[in-house]
Amino acid sequence: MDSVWFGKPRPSSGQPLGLSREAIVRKAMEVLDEHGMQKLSMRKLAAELGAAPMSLYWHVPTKDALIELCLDEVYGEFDLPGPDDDWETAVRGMMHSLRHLALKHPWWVRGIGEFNSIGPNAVAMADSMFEPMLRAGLSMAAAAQSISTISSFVVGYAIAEVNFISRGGMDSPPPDLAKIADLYREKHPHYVAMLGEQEIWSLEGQFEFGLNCVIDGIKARVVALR
Amino acid sequence: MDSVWFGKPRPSSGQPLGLSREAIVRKAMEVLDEHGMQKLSMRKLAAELGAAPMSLYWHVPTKDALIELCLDEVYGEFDLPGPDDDWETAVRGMMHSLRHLALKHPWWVRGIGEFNSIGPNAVAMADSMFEPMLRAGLSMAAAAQSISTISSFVVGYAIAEVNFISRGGMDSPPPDLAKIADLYREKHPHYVAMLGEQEIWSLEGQFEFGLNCVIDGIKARVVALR
DNA sequence: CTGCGGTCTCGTACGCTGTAAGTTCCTCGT
DNA sequence: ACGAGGAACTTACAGCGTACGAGACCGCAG
Repeated sequence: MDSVWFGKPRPSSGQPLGLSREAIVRKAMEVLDEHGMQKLSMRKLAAELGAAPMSLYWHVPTKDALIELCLDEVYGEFDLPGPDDDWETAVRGMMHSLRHLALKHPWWVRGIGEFNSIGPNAVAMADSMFEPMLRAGLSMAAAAQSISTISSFVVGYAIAEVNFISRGGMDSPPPDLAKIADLYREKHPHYVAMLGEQEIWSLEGQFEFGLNCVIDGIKARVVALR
Repeated sequence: MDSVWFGKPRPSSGQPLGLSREAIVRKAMEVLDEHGMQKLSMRKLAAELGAAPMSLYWHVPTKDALIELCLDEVYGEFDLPGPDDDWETAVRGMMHSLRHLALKHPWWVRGIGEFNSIGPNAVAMADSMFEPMLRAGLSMAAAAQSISTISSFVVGYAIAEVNFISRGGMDSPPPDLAKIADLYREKHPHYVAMLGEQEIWSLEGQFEFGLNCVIDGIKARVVALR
């Protein structure tokens, strides 16, 4: 009786509706790229997919799991080095690729600190970093140390970079920094002086400088380690 | 009538109640150090301070602002270099101090990516990094590049480190990594081999290695830049 | 003594969140 | 024809940040 209240019992239900883990992850990535992690909510995501909130939970166990899937998806965009590249060009290429990922997906760099990166793509990336170094004759330990050092630099730099960009971009210096400069001019003159230096705001150049430093340092020590 | 319902109109109200911005920040730091940023909520924080949730908002405009205060508080624990230290020992000391802060306050390293670090203590730290380098004769640009490079490495490394520690600590390798090893043994042998290497799990040693690399690289290039 | 404006604390309420539990429907193999 | 199970939905709950407004308390002016 009640259930035949009118016509079809429920106007909206069980149609196929393209929901799938991949579709959800894809849409989630769009939201993340556009609005960042704070703004991602299961409910809004479901709405954008034309589904009810709880429908997502059939394909994904939890929100954190979904985020880990998204993080790993970004690792999947990593550019693997060519199989014949020598040690240094392989490393340089990988590190540029890493930075590129960070700039494309700021939420990703910010998030790698809060989640474990042990998805298949993350592991594949890590593995691929070893290949050229071992091929060049480094010991496992030396390769691990080198990789850890270089990618630590790149990740740290990328975090600072996306932070700086999201604060105001390339308008060297961004508007809100002007007030800060006034605030601290007397107490911390070096800092304020630095804010005024034009050349410093070349993020590209700074990255290259740092990468060169790190690679040089490693080259020098890696000989000792063989 | 109503207001004199019994005895004193309200059993709990307007007493002094040690609430203050400093007290709130102090307690918030305790919670953060113990449980991380995800677990910090204004309501629970208020409860721990014996106050009503909204009482905090007299002293602090918003939760994000409170977090920024806490972040800056950590910058305040930074060890300034001795005024007579030479370039290299000053930098080494500062970078060890930075790493120490990160290990003591994991939520802090994870959070610096999501908030602006322009509080007084953060600026003071940044400023103090320039001092020994300028004193050694570096140009502003060279000093900025060097500082950016070194501290990028330290922050990136520290993030990896707190991640690794929170995943299972020093039990080289942590338990859940055993399963991962099995999962990926065939597809990514280098990665799995790395997990098995004992010596890699010396985080202290890896940090020192990386720091040496970066400093060496900088020393070599800084001559060119003067 | 009365009134008043500042400082601080609190109660209520709104809109939002992640998700546990249970329900309904569709499709398919038998 | 019918049961099984995959997929989507509904309802509900506990928790969150915080806007708004109502007091409570204090010291000071009249």
